[in-house]
Amino acid sequence: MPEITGPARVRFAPSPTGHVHLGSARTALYDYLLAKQTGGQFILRIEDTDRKRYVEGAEEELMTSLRWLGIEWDEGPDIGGPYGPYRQSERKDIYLKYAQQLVESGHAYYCFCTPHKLEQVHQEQQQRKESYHYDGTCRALDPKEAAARAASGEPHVIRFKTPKTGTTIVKDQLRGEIAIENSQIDDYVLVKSDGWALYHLAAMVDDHEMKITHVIRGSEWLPTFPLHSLIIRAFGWQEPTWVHLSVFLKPSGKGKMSKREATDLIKDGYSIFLKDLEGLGYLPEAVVNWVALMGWSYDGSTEFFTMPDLVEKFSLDRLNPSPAAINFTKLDHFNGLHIRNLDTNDLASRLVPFFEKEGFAVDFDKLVKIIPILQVRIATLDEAPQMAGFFFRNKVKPELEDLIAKGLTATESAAIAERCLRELRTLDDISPEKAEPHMREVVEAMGYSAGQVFGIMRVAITGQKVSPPLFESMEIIGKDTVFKRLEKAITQLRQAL
RNA sequence: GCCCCCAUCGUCUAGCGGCCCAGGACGUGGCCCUCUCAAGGCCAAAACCGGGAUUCGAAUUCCCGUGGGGGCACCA
Repeated sequence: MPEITGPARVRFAPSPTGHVHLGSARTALYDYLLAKQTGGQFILRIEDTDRKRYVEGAEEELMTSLRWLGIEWDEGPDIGGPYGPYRQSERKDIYLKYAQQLVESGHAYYCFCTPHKLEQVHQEQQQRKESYHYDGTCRALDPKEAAARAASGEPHVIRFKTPKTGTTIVKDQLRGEIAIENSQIDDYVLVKSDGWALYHLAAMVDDHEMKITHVIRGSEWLPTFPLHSLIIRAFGWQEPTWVHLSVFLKPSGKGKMSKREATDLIKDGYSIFLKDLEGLGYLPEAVVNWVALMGWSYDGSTEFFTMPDLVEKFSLDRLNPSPAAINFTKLDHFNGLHIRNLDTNDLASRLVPFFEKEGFAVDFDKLVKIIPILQVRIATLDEAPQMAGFFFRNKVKPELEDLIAKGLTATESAAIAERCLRELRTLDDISPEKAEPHMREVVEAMGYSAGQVFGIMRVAITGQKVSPPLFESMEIIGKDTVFKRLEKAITQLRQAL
């Protein structure tokens, strides 16, 4: 990590316009990792200068989602900090002051063109198949005169005075130097006619005032990256280290996910929104691990990482600049890995809401006993109720056809069930240590296969064809219930004759 | 249309001139284990976008194509 010499101050600066998605989550994660690794600060800043786009509750959801992931900020709108306020809507005057400074130094100018006029210009440009840009009318105005008009209250915006000629060279940490002709950079609006600053100005000002050392953001900022650099240079400030992350593509790899596609995903049990993932049965540990590896690698072979691992091992120079398709089946894999990494009580606690959601009254002590045989069998938490719900049910309702073992008749199956019940009753207890060896002898004596006999017992006792191991399950369910369920199955089989 | 970025198995990636007839992981197929399902173990199929150039030697460097992505607002 050659570039990092001291504690990094890194900011995550979302606008509160919707749900937090995987792309933002990854950016926030990398921000956080870099800050923690260097002993610096992770700052949360809300970019809400556009009041029209503000979504009620988005800021709260954002914080909840970040905290769910295990990302805590050192400075932010809710906890404050030495460089606040951390909400751009509360910093309006600061931006105005800096914009003024730019006008005075000749790096920006007042523009009185009306939206209507601009619309016309743009249409003409479109007809001539030219690219969309400001025609420069007000750039030629006398600064004194313009200042007077602005002071008199004439509606205006403030535009950046981009150099007409020359080339701007900027440096991205992942891609190296990027050169662009200044003629390609428009005279962007810095301050709107309502007095609110735009991202281009606000973010640069905040990053400077908040002493940000590394800016990690999405590659959608690459086209305006030179402009940002130019603004910073106009102020004479020092530039941060720039890191532009690639975008996430939909699973097919063909383009970004549309709003519609994102919504439809949930039908398959997946989502790109953090707020959905918890309910879908994903562990924040798994999401962090998975998302960290989309665009970053450690050594090309190690893949299991916890948050502390990542804090220790993350590095900017192992970031990959190419776009990555989201692979949800790999999330399932990581989730399984992290579920198996949880200790018993922890997993049990996390499982409780999923059982309750399915209407089960959970006996926590019993759930703890189930964990060892359930843990390796679920990839997501929401699979637990259907795999292990029978432990908490009073009655199970096996399908008749499932009670009849493969290749056998109902009569034979009933006889087997009766024999099993009789044999189990001779035992002091039905612990796996006692019951399994005994039942295997019985199976042998009867001349059937273990699969046939245990299959009948499984269906009778759990009501399912697929379940955790039979004998371990029986012990947890308890002798009385096991016998009762076997009796019922026998009756069910007899009645079918 | 203009500008910018990217390009290794289906997907995520390792590779930063010879160690590569390309390694790991997910997924897929097979086998083993096995009371079902998992987990685990073993094996297999599967990729350097195309063309030039540099070099004794290129997946790795440079051009040109092509493909993909992103951006072109008084949004962020």
